[in-house]
Amino acid sequence: MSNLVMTSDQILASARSFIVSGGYNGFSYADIAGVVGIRKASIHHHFPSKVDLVRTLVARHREQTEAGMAELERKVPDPLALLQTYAGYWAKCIEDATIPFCVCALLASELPALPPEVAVEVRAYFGFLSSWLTEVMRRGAEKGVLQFDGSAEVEAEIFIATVHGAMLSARACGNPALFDAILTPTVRRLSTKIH
Amino acid sequence: MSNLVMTSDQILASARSFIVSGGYNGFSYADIAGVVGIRKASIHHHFPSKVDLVRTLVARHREQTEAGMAELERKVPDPLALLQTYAGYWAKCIEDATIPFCVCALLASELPALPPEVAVEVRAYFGFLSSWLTEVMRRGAEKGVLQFDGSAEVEAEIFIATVHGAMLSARACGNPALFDAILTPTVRRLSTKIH
DNA sequence: GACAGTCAACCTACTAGAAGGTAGGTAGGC
DNA sequence: GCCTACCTACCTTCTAGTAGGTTGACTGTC
Repeated sequence: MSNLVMTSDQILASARSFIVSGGYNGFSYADIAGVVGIRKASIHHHFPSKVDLVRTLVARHREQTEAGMAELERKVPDPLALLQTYAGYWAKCIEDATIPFCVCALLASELPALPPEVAVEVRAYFGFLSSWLTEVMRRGAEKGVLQFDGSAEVEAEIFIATVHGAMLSARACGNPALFDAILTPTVRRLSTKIH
Repeated sequence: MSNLVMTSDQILASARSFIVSGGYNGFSYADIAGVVGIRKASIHHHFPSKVDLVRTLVARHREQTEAGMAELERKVPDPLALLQTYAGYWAKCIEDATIPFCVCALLASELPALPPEVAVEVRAYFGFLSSWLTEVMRRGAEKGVLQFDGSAEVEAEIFIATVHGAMLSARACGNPALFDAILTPTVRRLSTKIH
């Protein structure tokens, strides 16, 4: 509790950074120890096992996302603006390379090989994202600011897929601007405003 | 040359299956040896290093994709039908669980942590996919069977992102049908036919 | 047709290093 | 006296990769 920045938070932060670049099996306790500046064994004091560490990381990421979305909805009530802000958040993270990928999207890609405790948390994140975006779509259609043919559920799933796919393409092409190039027309297409 | 199925092909096939489920660091030579039924050291005879193995795998995957697309274009000249066939191919692979994910999409997600020799091949795959789909979009708009607001390039990138994102969502939600639920309205939206 | 040489495809046995994890100790704060 | 946060030293298991040997099919040569 004495440190300016808690060690366990530093461990989680560097773990996220490693997972975002190479996945669950792409880093070791030794890697984290090197970054945080403590010994390998000390990480076990904070997180007894690697599974504990990553499960905590994903659970916290989901909680922060849920809190962030609730906060966002209070500040930005308009569903269209909400989608723009959400897409803009990721565009910024990718372009300034702070968080160039969603940790849950990366872990989801290797889901069949993930420890079950971690897999459960990753699925929970996707569950939340689906239900939140479905609600945004539903409300947008109701208010007349969003337009789409099918159901709000399907439209939400299309949007989630486009966001995660755009992250992947931006990474694969080594072109951070590609994310925005994909998301901007995607959001515009949902808008009822003349375009 | 004597075997009914060449051992090197079996090695590549099982490596692809392992990568598709857990990524580059999610399998070992011992895992492959167990599946193929030979000893670990014998894999080194066919592929001196893990990098050689995965580079060969990705390069071959790109070559097969290029050949498959060329073949497809001869059999299915209509750009809209082409998109439907492409989406349908993946829908089938995911639903019968033969290839539940694109090996290059998975490797792209861990691109920053990949050996450079493999990374180059993965980027080449995405480069081909972009140029092929851009050409399909361009021809579709020209013929009047596809409609979209922006450029063919951007529309192709949106389509690629949606396909890969849909794979991810289907995996994360443990629901293979989700892929088709996302792709069917996506292709329909591009169609000029009344819907 | 027998013989020797070559080579691909496997094998056993091994290595060094990295993996996650444990045992047990120390320093300092409450 | 106890607890948190760290440490050193160690363990077992797994990692990719190597050395060197065996087998059997194909070769050219006499």
